[in-house]
Amino acid sequence: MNKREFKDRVYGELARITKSLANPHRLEIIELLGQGDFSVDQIAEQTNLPIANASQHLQVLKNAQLVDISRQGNFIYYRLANSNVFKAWKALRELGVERIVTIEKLVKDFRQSKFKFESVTIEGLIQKLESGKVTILDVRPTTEFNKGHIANAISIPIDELKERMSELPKRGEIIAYCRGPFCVYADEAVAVLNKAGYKATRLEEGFPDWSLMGLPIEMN
Amino acid sequence: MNKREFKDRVYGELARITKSLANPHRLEIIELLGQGDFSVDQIAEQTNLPIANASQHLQVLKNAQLVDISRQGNFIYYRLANSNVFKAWKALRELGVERIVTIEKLVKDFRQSKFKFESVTIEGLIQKLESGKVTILDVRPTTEFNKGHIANAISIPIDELKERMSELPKRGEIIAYCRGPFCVYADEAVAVLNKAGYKATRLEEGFPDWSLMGLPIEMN
DNA sequence: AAACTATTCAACATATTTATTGAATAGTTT
DNA sequence: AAACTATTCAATAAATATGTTGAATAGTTT
Repeated sequence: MNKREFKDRVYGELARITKSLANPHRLEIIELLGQGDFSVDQIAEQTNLPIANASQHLQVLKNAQLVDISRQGNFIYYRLANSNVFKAWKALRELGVERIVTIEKLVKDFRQSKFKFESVTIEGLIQKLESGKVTILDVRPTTEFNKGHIANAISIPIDELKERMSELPKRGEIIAYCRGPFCVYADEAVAVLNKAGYKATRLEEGFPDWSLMGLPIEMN
Repeated sequence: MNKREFKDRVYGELARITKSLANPHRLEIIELLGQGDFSVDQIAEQTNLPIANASQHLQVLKNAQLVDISRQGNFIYYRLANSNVFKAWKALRELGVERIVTIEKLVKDFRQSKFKFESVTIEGLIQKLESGKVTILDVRPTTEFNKGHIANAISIPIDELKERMSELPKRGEIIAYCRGPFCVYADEAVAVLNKAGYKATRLEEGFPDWSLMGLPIEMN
């Protein structure tokens, strides 16, 4: 094998793995799987895809060895093969948000049109935690909270927030978070809370980002 | 715009940028541009592509806003738009090397069949630098060395190494580096040096990786 | 202004990717 | 063993990506 042949094969393999990521639905699936494992059913529902279609995209990811599966009862659960997969997605996401003005604008416009408020980054949250009264609120579905969440976070799924709001302390600031920067649950939560007189802000990133940084997490 | 529409557009844009990376030639171009700026001519030559073909791939990268251009005389020089581009490539590269057994095997086999020696990572090099007599050798073409190199490195392009070997100290260890983990110049250098009685090892990563870590660099 | 040069464009053929549909499969539960 | 269920497969049509060729362009140098 000569030099050129070697390079062609290496870059060919790397392009193959990159191609397996290069599809909107598959990126959304990767982001979802950052929360933990999901059945094909659940993935199809969360991403608004026909089941056969979701299954095909999952095959692509499986062939690229980016996801693993395990069976439980009738269901097959998919999960990210390891943290490098999420790291690559995160790098692409950050590249996109920083490079493509359209994306930043989309996110900003969408949030401001419906809600109208600021957000705080993980770094900002850490500072707030050191110096003030902060309640961390996880508004993802309970199953995802149970698979892993920010240490000391309170779980109130977005669907139940209106009824259960009283469980939250009235004084101090509430930081709501969900799956990631493109997840809207936290935005909705902040809107509801602010309207009810709480001081609430959304966390820019999601649980997987927090976890990847080696910050304290809990499971149960 | 509803939630689904918002997501479709965001993930659509992110997939667009990912697709622009998802091609073997374009990945190779990104890696090359990690060394600095190059003309279409030079890029085509380095990647063994017909010029028109290289130009087309560069258009794709430019449309995705991953590269910028500037004109100097008759030539148009392309460069990475910013460090996030290299970061994304690095994340994909590491995902590939770790996930796809084929790649690791390819690299290992190729090196061992032609050469037969160990390599050291950036972390390892830092340790060696603290505790011993180490000469860092940059075997890339002089133009690339001048655009930026590891602090205190000596420049001897691979083509000139055999004649200029005497410029290197006989005692202590020599660490040779080049463009990146898939660049073969450093392998060739180590082979030549070891044969001539030097104690030489290759650096696993390349100059851009070193630079990205914020480690000391020089230009001139 | 003419000649030159590096780069880009346009047009085509081929290969790959994607969504959709309905049928097949593999495993589980009854 | 039969019925059931979640998932996968297969086949098709449409859309997109890629390499190749030769011509066009935009800028520079003479």
